[in-house]
Parts: sequence; C-alpha cells; structure tokens
Amino acid sequence: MARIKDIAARAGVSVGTVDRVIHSRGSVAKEVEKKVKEAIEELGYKPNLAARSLAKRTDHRIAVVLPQHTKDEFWGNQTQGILRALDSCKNFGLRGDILSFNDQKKGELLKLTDSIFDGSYEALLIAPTVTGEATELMDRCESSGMPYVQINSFIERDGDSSLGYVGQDSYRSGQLGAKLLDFGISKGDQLGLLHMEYDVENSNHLVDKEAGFRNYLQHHGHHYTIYKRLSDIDDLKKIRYQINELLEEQPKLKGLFITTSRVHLICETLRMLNRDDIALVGFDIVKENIRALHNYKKLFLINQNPSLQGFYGVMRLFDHFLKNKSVTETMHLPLDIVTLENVSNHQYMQDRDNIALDKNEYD
Amino acid sequence: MARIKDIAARAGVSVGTVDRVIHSRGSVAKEVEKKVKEAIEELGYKPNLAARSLAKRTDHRIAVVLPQHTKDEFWGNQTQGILRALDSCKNFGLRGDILSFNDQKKGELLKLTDSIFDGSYEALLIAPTVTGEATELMDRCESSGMPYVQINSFIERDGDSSLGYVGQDSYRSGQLGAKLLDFGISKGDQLGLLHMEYDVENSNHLVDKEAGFRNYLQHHGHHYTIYKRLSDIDDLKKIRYQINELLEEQPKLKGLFITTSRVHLICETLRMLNRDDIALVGFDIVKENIRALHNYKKLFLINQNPSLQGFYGVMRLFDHFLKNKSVTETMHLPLDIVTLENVSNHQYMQDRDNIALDKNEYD
DNA sequence: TATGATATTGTGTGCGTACACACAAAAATT
DNA sequence: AATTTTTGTGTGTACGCACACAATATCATA
Repeated sequence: MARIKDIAARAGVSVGTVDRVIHSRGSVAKEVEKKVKEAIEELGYKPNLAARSLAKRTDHRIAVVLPQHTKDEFWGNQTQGILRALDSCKNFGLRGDILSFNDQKKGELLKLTDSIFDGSYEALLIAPTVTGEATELMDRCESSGMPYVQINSFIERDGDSSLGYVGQDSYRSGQLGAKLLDFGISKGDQLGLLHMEYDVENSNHLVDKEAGFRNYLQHHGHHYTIYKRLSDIDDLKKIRYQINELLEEQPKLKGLFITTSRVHLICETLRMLNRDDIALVGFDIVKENIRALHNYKKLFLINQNPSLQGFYGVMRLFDHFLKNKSVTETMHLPLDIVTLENVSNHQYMQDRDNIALDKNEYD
Repeated sequence: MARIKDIAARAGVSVGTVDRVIHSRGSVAKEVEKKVKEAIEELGYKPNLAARSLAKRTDHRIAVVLPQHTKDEFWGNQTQGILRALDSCKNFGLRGDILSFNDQKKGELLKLTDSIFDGSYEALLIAPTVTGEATELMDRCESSGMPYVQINSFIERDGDSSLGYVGQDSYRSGQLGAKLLDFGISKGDQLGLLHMEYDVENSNHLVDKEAGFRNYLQHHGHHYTIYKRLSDIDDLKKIRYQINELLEEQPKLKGLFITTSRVHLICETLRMLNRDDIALVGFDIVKENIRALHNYKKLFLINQNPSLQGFYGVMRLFDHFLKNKSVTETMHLPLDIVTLENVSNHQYMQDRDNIALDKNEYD
C-alpha cells in the first residue's frame, strides 16, 4: 500500500508538497504538481482513512433534522439508521445531533434555524417533509455554503451545496402496489386507491404514489379504478362507515392500495365487515401492521427501508468529509414487498443494518 | 471521548497497564486490574478503531472459499459484496483472498486445503455448498482453532471456532413463493414446484425450499400440488417437451415455483407455448431473469441478497478481529420480492451495498 | 549587490493505540 | 545472603496522515 511518503519519494519532493497537492492547498509549482499527481496515479495511492481521521484534530459536526416521532414509536426506524451510522462514524471524525420538530404545526421547522446555523454544524441532513419551510432552510444552506442531504422526501433543487437525495421512489412504489393487486385479483374485479392522510396535496410522496399507481393500471387495462380520500383517518367507527359505503357502491372492488402506514386500520375494518377477501397493499413495517399481517391473509406491505435511508444519508456526509467525495445522485432504496412469510427477516435487518455497527466490547 | 491515557490517569497506572488489561495480556495485579476495569466502566471507554487499526502492524488475512462462477457471470453478486466489504476494511487491517473451486466436481474443494492452512490465513469465510468436503474443512478449522463464517449455505455445527451463518432462509423463501402464487391464482387452480438442478438431494437449500413451499400450501388448503424435477435443465427443446407434457397432464396448473435461478428458461418456454397465464416465482436477480421480467408479466423473483451475504460475512470477521467481538448467531437476510417495478432499485443496491465502500478520490 | 517580498518546499509534532522493551520489586532458589 | 526467576509496571516508538511552522528558492526593486 503506497503511502504519502512513497509518493513523495517517487516524485522527488517532500510529504508536505504531496499533502498540498492532495488537498489542493495551493503553493505548488505547476510542474511539481504534475509530477506528484503522476506518482499518485502510478502507485495507485489511496489515503488511509484510519490515519486520516486520526490525524484530523477536529470532528465534523452535522445537524440531523427530522420530524418528531409519535409517542408510541419514539425511535422511528429512520432515527435508528441514523444513530447507527453516526455510531460507526464517530471514530472517524463525524458527529451529529438530532434536532426534531413537530411537522404537524406550521413554523416549527423554522424555529430550528438558529440552532442549525449557530456555527456548531458543518452540514445538514434533513427530511424535508414540510416543503415550504424546508426549502427556506436549504436556501440558507446554499447561501452559507453548507452541504446538505435530503432523506425520505425529495425537493428537487440544484444548488452547489446539495448532496442529493437518499430515499424511496414513491412513483415506483405506486406501480408496484398496482402490480401486486392486479396480480391478485380476477378478471373483471375492480381496484381502488385510498389516501389516509390529512394534507395529500402537500405531500409529494402521496401524489407520486398515486401517479405511479395510475400509470400501471392505465397500461394494463384497468380503466375503472376508484380513487378516494378518507376524511377521517383515526376514528375506527367513522372509517368503517366510509368503507362500508364504498363497498356498497362498488361491489366488484377486490383490491385496495393504501398510500400510508394506516393500512392496519383498513384490515381491522374489513375483518369486522367480513370482507377479508379484499386484497390490500399498504406501507411500512410498523407494529400495528405486523400484527395485521398475522390477522389478514391478503395483505402486503411495501417497506421503504427507512433505516437504510438514514444510514446512507449519514454515509454520504461521511464520504463528503472523510473521503473528499461528493455524491449528488439520487439514491433510491429498494422497495421491499413484505408479507407474514418474510417480515421477520426485515425486522431483523431494521434492528441491525450493519453488524459492524453493533455496540462493541466495552458497551 | 475517553482515551487509554485517561483511563490510566483515572486508575493511577500507566497506559501500558491499561493496555494489558484491555487485551488480557496478563501480568497485572488483581487489584490493579479491578481498578482499571472500573475506570473503563466509569469513563465509558470505547477503543478508537481508527487508532487501533493504525497501530496494529499486521493485517488479518482471511481465506474466502467460493464456488467458481460460470463464465458468463464471472463476478457473482456474492463476490461483489465480499470484495466491497474487503475494500472498505483494508484500511483497518483486514485482507482477504478469494479461493474458488469447481463445485461440480468431487474433491475440488479439498484441493484448497493446503493453501488455506499454509499459515497465511487467520480465518475462513466459506460457502459450504458441497456438504461433505466443506465439513472436513470446517473440522480442520476447529482442530487448528481457526475461526470461520458460513455464508450462502448452512451446515449446522457447534464448535468453538464457528462464527455462525450469514445467508438466506430457504424454508421461508419456499413459504413466500407459495404465498405469492396462492395470492395470484383463482379458486380451484393448481400449483406446482419445479426443481431445476441436477443433484437436488445434496443441496440443502433446495430441500428446504420445497419443505417451506409444502408447509404453506398444506396450511392453506392446497392438497393437490405437483412436485417435479426436470431431468434436462439446459436444453430448451427438452425443457419445452417436458413442460408441454406437464401442462397436458395438469390442465388446471396456473402457478409454478421454480427453486433456482433457471426460471427464465421456463418463461421462455411458456411464452413459446402461449401459456403466459401461468404465474411464476423463481430466484435471483441475474441478467436472464431481469430480461424475463420484461417479457413475462406474471413473474416474481425472490432475491436472496447475495451481495449482502458476502458483505456481512466479511463484516463478521471484521468484528471478530478489530472489535474483539464474536457474533455466532444466524443472520438471515431479507428475502426480497422483485418485479419489473422494483428491480432497478435492487440492481442499484447490488452495485453499491454501501456508498461508504465506493471507490474514493484516487481510484 | 543587497534587500525585501513572495512563491514554493521541507520538517516536526501529535492524533490513540499496540507492542517491544526496560526496569523495579518481590519471590523463589541457591 | 547472594543469586536467579518471576511478576508487575512504566517508557518509547511506530502506524499514516494533517497541519502548523520553518526554511529555502525566486524574483523584482532599489
């Protein structure tokens, strides 16, 4: 393994010069720089990350901005992945704080602005679920030259500070849901899509899911599909009432695509109505949905790998700071189809994205 | 972050003594050892891996034993994952060589014995597809105290040197295939299982897949299922002949579970026979199967995450050597259901298990 | 030619750990 | 009592790199 010292010898200069070339610190004569770069090339030099992070005196601190978790699920999978990645990076000079905000209230995200930009952070990892406010934050990043990575939701923008997006491909998840339901029903049966969220228009991912769903069905001869929003999405009785109405109107309905993790409520409802012949596709491996998998045979969950989103999001910043490598491409994580038969493996993976990250001998 | 030096100060000893305690090198008075351990506890000391691997003069070398790849797919996904993991570990003192063997011929695996045990390797990562010979190798590991990790196939054994298994859960994949097919057919339709491999009995994973498949169907009222082995699995004409025969015998057959990656041959056959109404479930994201996804609508692939198997297998050895942490539990990777709609994400992931492992600035 | 300014290059130190070695004190042996 | 041996402990160096600083070369100007 070639070291800086070897490069220096090869190029006939000192390690200091090589260092300046590697880090573009300037003050190097052009022909010398060329010689050094050739030496680097010829010897196939790759910096030793262990040594590099050891030699760096200062940590890189990043602010992680996430929506608050609901009480009953305090450690969201997203957070888990982030914490694990941070844990594995801490020996290599990357540290992060999680700043959470209430995404149901306006203005809560922007309240974090001061903390984020008070000088203690070098980068931002953000789940921009609240489009407007998140955009403001990212603009501020641009103007102050602070790199940022988006996870979970994506707001298209092209600034120099952007380090891209790591997250799900909602459009494809819509297609996937359509394919599954299409596969599971018989000729002549009808399909439907159900939004269970308050503010659908302002949630990019819901809009995209619907678009993907429509796209698939249009290309596969389903022209009479039902698209609906539940007005009340928490109260089981009201849900039952609405669903019952829907089923009476649409006797041929045999498959429903629920665009959020609330699908377990529909499982419960349909079981009460004795209509568990209806195939369901919903989202996310959460407690209630896992339970639903046990009770409801025709249920598939699409898992968006939340913990990997967090994990790779952090890793992108790791690459940026520790490897001098800035990835900006979109990284779409796999969409997993989860059933009772494979849910255990997925749970396991969510617990431990990387065994290398596990607590070590002195934990 | 507490360092060894801090522990030493706290315990009133020198760093050398702390080092001896941490690594159980002996020559430490009992009461001193206790004091040091307390200090470690109180300060929450965690070794700095960067410094550790930098200070270690010697690399840990591991032998990776894999079946040869076929010509047209030289870099198996398995190998990819392993190479990536090795690449990311090389700065941290873990190196490995891949030793491959022809698993179609008897005795080929054992020919590697001398190379493995010639003293250049400290550990073994093995895909024990050939049960008998692999067992012999692992026994040798036990008697020489060399740790080993199994990937891909699992041979149950309990020796002190075993670092467990990282791989698929074949039984569950059989259940999963059954569930999918069951979901996709109508009442009264028939299902079947097709082995496309020469030596089914000696392939644990095929036996397990069949068992899982049977299990699911038995519990869901399918009592007339067809189980079959193709005698010729390479020649398309002969396959067509056999399949044609099968379909004539079983007019109600509407779904087939293919236990190997050769499912694309069945797709082709069924298309020629104009019978693409038959739902198919097969294994693995290989070129031919990806193509098949485009041509054959009712096809699902089960992905066993081969590259993650390799990745985590190596990481286990990383933990063992660099973190003094030995995991021995079985790690079953997620079984992904892959369709045309989500295959791109999976391909992407196979290309880059971890962006942290990507080639860096001087590649 | 001397002087200073600037551009370029070299040197030294420390990051946290592992490990070889030196050394002192205590114990065992003569 | 003198010696060897054992046991316990501390010290110093190196790993590869980043960075501060020292040193030297180059050049324009007086």
